[in-house]
Amino acid sequence: MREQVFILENFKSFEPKHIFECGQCFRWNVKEDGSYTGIFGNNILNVKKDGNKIIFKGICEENIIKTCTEYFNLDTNYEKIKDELSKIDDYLKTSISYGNGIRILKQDLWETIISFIISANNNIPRIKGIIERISKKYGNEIKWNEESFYTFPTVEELSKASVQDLRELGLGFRDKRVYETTQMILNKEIDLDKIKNSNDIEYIKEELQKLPGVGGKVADCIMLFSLNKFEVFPIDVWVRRVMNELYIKNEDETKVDKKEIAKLAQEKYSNLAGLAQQYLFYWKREGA
DNA sequence: ACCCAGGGTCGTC
DNA sequence: GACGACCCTGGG
Repeated sequence: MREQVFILENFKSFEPKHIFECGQCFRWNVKEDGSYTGIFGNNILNVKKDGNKIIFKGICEENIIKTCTEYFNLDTNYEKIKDELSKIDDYLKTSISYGNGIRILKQDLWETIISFIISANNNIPRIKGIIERISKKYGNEIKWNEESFYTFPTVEELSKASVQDLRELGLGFRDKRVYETTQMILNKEIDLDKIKNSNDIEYIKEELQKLPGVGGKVADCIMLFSLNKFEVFPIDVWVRRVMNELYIKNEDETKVDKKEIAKLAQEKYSNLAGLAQQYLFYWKREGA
């Protein structure tokens, strides 16, 4: 595969740091020049913002423009979305100005399922390390500019890992969950194509939660970061914290019922709840 | 050295 | 429906 380049000029709502560090993805790493390099599918890409230009460079299986347009949701109008969300209240307005260049990626369903099973009661640096080790052991090597990258393993490739193998890669108690989920998908007990082709949120969430290690929050993340269901609202410790601070004001945030937060999010943010969640998450986590 | 918390889920009461 | 356990690692 040869290297391709794609340059966007004067494109609004695109900031690599915001996109890659808002917690939706785990395989993008910053370089010294502020650009990010990552691997998705069999594509390796470097994304650099230079003045009014966004430069995509790398090796893609297909046309780089098509690949980037899909992966970065370039056809989605974030200006319009941000305008709409900014009107809701000043908290959201502030969080949006903080993470103004966030875009939700369209990531591979299978990879996103496994990644977020690993995310349970875990921290981002460790999650990234685990996924990298899984890819190095069970994925395939692709070289670009003398550097080696490893694809995330396919279902078949990862199915060769035993529970013990996974434990040795540092998954901890998530080893069994990843193993069983992989087997269920391999055996077509859960049909990922059927999920991809469905528009029924309730059906999708129900199906995803049949997988070991996938509860409500992980299912929401999968739906948001892979299937781009912008109306779902994943509630993790950070979002619980910020929602309590801003609106609920309970003295003990751990006592706040998730249902109360979900209801509030639905009322306030409605069909853009997932995006609101992402701006709030990034704002809170980056130390606002 | 010790303790705590991290993009939660699961089994048990 | 609440409650504690759970692998492991970086940071206080």
